[in-house]
Amino acid sequence: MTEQANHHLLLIDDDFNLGQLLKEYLEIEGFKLDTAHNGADGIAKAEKDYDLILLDVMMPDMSGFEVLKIIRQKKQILTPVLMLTAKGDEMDRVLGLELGADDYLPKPYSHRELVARVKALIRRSQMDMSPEQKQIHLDVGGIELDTSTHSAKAEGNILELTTTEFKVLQTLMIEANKVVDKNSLNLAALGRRIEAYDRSIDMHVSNLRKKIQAVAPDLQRIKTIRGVGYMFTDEENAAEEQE
Amino acid sequence: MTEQANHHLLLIDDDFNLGQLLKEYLEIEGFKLDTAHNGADGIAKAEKDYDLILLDVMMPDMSGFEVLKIIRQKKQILTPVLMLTAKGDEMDRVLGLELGADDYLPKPYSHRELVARVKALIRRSQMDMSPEQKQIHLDVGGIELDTSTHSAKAEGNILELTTTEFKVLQTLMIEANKVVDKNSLNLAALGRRIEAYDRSIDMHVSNLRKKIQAVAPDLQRIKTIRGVGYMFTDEENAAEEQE
DNA sequence: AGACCCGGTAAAGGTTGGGTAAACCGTTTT
DNA sequence: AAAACGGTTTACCCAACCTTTACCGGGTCT
Repeated sequence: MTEQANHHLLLIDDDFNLGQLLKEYLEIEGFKLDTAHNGADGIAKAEKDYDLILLDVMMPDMSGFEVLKIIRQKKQILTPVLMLTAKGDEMDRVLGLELGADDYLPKPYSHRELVARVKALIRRSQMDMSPEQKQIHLDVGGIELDTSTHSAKAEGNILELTTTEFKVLQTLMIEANKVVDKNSLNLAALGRRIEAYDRSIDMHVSNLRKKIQAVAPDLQRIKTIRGVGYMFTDEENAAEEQE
Repeated sequence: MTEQANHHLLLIDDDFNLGQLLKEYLEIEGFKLDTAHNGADGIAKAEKDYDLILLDVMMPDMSGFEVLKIIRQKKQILTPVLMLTAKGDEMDRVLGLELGADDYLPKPYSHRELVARVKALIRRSQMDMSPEQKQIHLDVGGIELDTSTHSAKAEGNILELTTTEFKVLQTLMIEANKVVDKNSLNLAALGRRIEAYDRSIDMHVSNLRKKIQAVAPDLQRIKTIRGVGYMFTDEENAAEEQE
């Protein structure tokens, strides 16, 4: 399934039918969509923390531009806004962009295009969100990991990891010696919440362990905390500490 | 911790509204922002010692390029300049870089993105690591590249590269042994963000590899990091190094 | 002990990112 | 105007990768 990690969108549009339609399409894609059918309501709802706002330019009570302006003034500076407008009106576009819209979609648009843009914007905003998270170098208990080179080593031997495995390892190492519950790990590594019967993360951990062990047979750093999650452990793996 | 140590920015842009908006959210981020609403004023104010200058390409009295040129002539060669350009204008980008802009941001940009880039530039300039451009001669792992002659060689053999291919190679080589994510590469080489279903950069990489290999069959320096981007690798490509 | 739950993992299945040829298109050159 | 050139888009394909399924074993609860 094309899970969108439960991204939460807000649609501000007076057209009720269109709203229903979009809702359906976007929910098929795994987004959650709230709707506001007039500017005032939209502004109110925009206080909440959405991942993206879809804003129609033409509405009866107030124009999309006014709405946008107010939303931006209300400290919702960071939420991406995608403006929907009736005609390929260049003026609209320029105006919208200068007021801080992040993208602009002229009607008529295909659902496919809408979805593509929504995804693109969300991806972009999430990338921007982690500015400092870029350069990480971790070196714990014989395992090294470096985000800039996207490489990992166990006792000096290069680990050929997939991106997901890399993220799993990174997440666990950042929280070294602390338990990371399965849901958080899933979220961090796969970008979505864990679902019923979802064994995906277990598989990745399994594969990760396998790869580490193929290269450093004595290193057993990833410990299972039954019923909770996993933990990257520092201590020599002294099988079980009795105490 | 979001304190930006009172970095002082100058925005040169004729659009008053946009200026206000930018001012607001950059100040939220802890920057101080002065504004100039035309080229002449901008040049005058740029005499002062700002940490960074934001410069709009399109202004009524004179183009951003002229402004940039004059600022650079006036000994303000060290202040980083971030150019704000209209969407995906290739000419703008090339011209800007040749005149010594340090980065450029195509509209539409998210506020997040702007802030991220401003921070990145300031950080970079404080480390006094100039990012791109200037007279660069690179020689890494059997491949040579020289911006002043705009020529590149692989194991001594001249590579006939297009401008874009050259830029791609340059970008990757500057960041040798580090992953360059697709979006950054796109931005650096093509001057615009990557869009949904945008395969352009892949094609350039593909062509570049082809040209290198035509001349030096053993050199496989450009590595793909699936789901992330590309990396120029130093090490002998020796597929997998064992033990 | 029996029933249940959770996690390990092999194998199968499904999805997708990226390589690349070729068509397309706007510019520049001849 | 034709040809050349370079960038972009389209389309197809495959291997890499992620997810699901299924089975198993050990731990835990009653």
